[in-house]
Amino acid sequence: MPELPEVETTRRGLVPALTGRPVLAVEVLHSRMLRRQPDPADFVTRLAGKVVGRLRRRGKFLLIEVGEDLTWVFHLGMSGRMSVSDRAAPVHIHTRVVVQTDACHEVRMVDPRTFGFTAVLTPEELAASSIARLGPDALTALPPAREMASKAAGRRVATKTLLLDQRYLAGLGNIYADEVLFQAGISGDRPAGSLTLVEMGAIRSAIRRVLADGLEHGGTSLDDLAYLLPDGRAGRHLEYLSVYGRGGKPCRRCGAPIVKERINGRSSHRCPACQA
DNA sequence: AACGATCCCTGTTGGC
DNA sequence: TGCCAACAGGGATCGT
Repeated sequence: MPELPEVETTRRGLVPALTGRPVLAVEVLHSRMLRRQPDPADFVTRLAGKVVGRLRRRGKFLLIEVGEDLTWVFHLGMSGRMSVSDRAAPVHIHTRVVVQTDACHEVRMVDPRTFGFTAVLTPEELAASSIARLGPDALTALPPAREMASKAAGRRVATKTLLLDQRYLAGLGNIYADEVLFQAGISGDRPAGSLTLVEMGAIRSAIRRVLADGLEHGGTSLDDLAYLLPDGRAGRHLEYLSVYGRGGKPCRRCGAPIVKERINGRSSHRCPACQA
């Protein structure tokens, strides 16, 4: 699942293939990818001939500057990934968008389950989109614990649900939220408003550590269907996960069986002994 | 306003 | 062994 470490790894892998290059051609193989484009007909015409500027990221959104003031948005959803491929290389069956910026290479968006999307937005469209309502980036703009706690005050929603709320904090998904809560020693079903400042500090520290570790390993690749780096390699973080996907297995810290449960419809994993 | 439920998708998994 | 229901989940939207 592409979460912040996977999207940041993807961003870094795309920089050499895209930055400063002209958009020679764009091909949309699945129109569902354009469902967040206010007028889908704008997508290709806005990109044609434009030069790609900086590649930015906010939470799980990849934001690419194109032309004078347009923003090319990518979200990888649940099963999306980007690849930098030789144009002669076989095209994966689930390729949805192809971008040619070079005589012999192209950038491909592959997304079997099509939860991902892309769009080219004007400043006004960007300001009106959910991207403008994202919370601070969990990697580059993590607020002080006091601020995180004040925004959680009075909230009865589960702590995990709040961590997954991209308006509260942008970047955590189901895997890293479970890992953060384990590292912090807190059960995800605790009402967010019940956390003490010390506990919120532990969550904040855990976010920094978990995201840094995930990024260092190039993200988490779960299986063949999931995320891969733009060069086709798998992320190496899977074997470092403490709880996610480890239901019934012994806790790496204390040996107690990891519990798998549901929190607001999301599969969740925790150690009943290490987390309170 | 806050919160939970539902929907969109399709490859994989697990039970019978 | 083969079939099929259940499952996975980010974000938008809707109902309470």
